[in-house]
Amino acid sequence: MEGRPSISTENNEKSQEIQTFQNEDGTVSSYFDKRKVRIAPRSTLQFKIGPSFTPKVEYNAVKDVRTGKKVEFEIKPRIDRGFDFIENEWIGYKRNYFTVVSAFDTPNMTLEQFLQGSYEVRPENSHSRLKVRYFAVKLVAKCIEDQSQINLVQHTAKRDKGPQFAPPIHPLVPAPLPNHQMIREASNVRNESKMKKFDHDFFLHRDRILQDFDDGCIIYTYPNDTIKKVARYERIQFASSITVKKPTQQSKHFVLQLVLGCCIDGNHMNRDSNSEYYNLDTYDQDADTTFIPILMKQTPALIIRGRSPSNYPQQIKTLSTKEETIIAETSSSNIIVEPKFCKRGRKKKEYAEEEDDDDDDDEPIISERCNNKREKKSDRNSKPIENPEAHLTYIEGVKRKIVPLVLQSSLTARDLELLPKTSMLSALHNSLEADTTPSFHLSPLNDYDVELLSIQYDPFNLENHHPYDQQPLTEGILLGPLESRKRKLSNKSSISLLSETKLKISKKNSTMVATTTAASNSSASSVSFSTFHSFAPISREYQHHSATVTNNFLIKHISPSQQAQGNNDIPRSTPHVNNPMDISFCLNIEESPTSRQRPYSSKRGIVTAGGNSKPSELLNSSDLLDEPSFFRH
DNA sequence: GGCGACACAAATGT
DNA sequence: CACATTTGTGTCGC
Repeated sequence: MEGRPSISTENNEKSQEIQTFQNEDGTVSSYFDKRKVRIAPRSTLQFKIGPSFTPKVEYNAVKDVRTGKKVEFEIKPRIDRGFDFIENEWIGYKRNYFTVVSAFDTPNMTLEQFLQGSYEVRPENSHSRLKVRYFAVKLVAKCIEDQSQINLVQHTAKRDKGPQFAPPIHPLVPAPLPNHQMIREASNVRNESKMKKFDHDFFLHRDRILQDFDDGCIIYTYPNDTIKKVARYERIQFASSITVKKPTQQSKHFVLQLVLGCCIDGNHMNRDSNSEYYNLDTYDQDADTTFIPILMKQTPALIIRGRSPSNYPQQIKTLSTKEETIIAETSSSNIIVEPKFCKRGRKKKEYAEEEDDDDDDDEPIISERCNNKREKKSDRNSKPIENPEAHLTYIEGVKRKIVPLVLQSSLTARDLELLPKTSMLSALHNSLEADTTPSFHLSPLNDYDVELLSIQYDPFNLENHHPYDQQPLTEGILLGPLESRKRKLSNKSSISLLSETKLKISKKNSTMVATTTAASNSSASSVSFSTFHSFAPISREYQHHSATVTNNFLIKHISPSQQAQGNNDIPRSTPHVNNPMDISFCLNIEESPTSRQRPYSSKRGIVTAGGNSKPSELLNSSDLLDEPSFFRH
């Protein structure tokens, strides 16, 4: 307790591996180390808000033709899956999906005014002002060490059975960013009525707008009638070919960049490698359209863990007999010994249950073995169990979790998960004191002016030092003070459950207010602090419960330098604009902007492309496929 | 040691 | 409640 931002209440070993924080919308973000604990693939614990993005870096200005004034833009990106905050680092897994979502806004203009307007941009390398056809965002990744661009791949829900493609450029109109919860709920919807429920939050249907707009205003020059309000980059992975470690075995550092741009007719690529947005513009040959960057936000350094078994809970094969293989799994202090009946000698997975607070649950529970070969309970008990503590599978934990969730004075993340979603939202809230809000800040800066170097998490005002790699300054990285990273964040605070089961937090119109002091959009290593403040409004009928949650993040920002990367060997993606409702493909063209649409390769529907990339790196996208998979069913 | 491919399985969606 | 889907990850074999 004592006012910690963590809301876990459990004391058992598993729970200590999970740090849970509440999000502003009532959901929680539970960070855990996949080297230590395995959580079921579809667990809601796999959804979590990732690192905040840096303040925007501005590139080209856009002028409102009517007023002649520069238009202000803001982008609101958020990571909703795939990155855990572990011992002062943001950790992702090469094999796992991550999600980045973003909307953009024009703070000084209403949507109507925006749609009614027309806009011009004058790219750095151009002498004339060019008419903006539409605004759009794109997602790119870079390796900090060498500034190289990193290919990203997007899958459909079908994963290997479906196509792979580059995260497309998404044409967008200004809109609020749906909260984390809505992104969760919309992630795998196929049901039509459910789709409709989300439609308004994610799409603007130009053809359904009664209002009439002047000829030539921007709404008419968007490429499709169905225009996205939110870019949802779901099921994204780093290209499988990336190396996540340097030759020295130290981890590389990556950043994700969300770029707002405008698309104009013709090829206006800026090939000046000194351009501050070199490699951020994109020419789409098919549409003969160029994406001109307006502004960008990026994540702090990210660590990506590869496929090495060392990045997963250790397995130790201890015995193999003719009929069965005994495998001991050590996960933290738990040791599970189980026989193996699976074909091919495969080991059954064990999923951690976050907690077990029933006193009578001391009996260890081993999950069923392979599908049709469950052990009898008696057999199970006769197995040599090393750990007297209960070790529940996810499913069994749930089954046994018959806890009155309402009126409970405190609950855990697991409790929250067990609640119906709507209740879960309302379940939160709590008694976190002001000083319990998570606060993030960066380590003392150094002279590395290119990227946001590190983040330190100091929720308890403890001095956590940054465990950054201390090494090769060859890339010019100055690392923060290294120090003990042993300290673990406490997970002892609790959250109280509101007695009102019907309390609901509105899913819509979550507002975010970012206050930046000493913003730094300039070039070299400038630093700023900003407070990120968010509110999740409660739906009207329940506002009196004042369940609005507030999170404050103190962030020390370093503006990314816009110096060039000068790596010619990095493929530049040039997807063409997507049509949200048809099946045109966005192709990722490597240095040769020649080829366009590619058919699926013969194998398993994977799109292949020519050029200098390996098949797995060639990214194509279908807009249709970019939509929730339900559009395809 | 890494990667593509395939497999298993657990929670979610219908 | 049953079946289908989605996605973390175990594993084989190159």
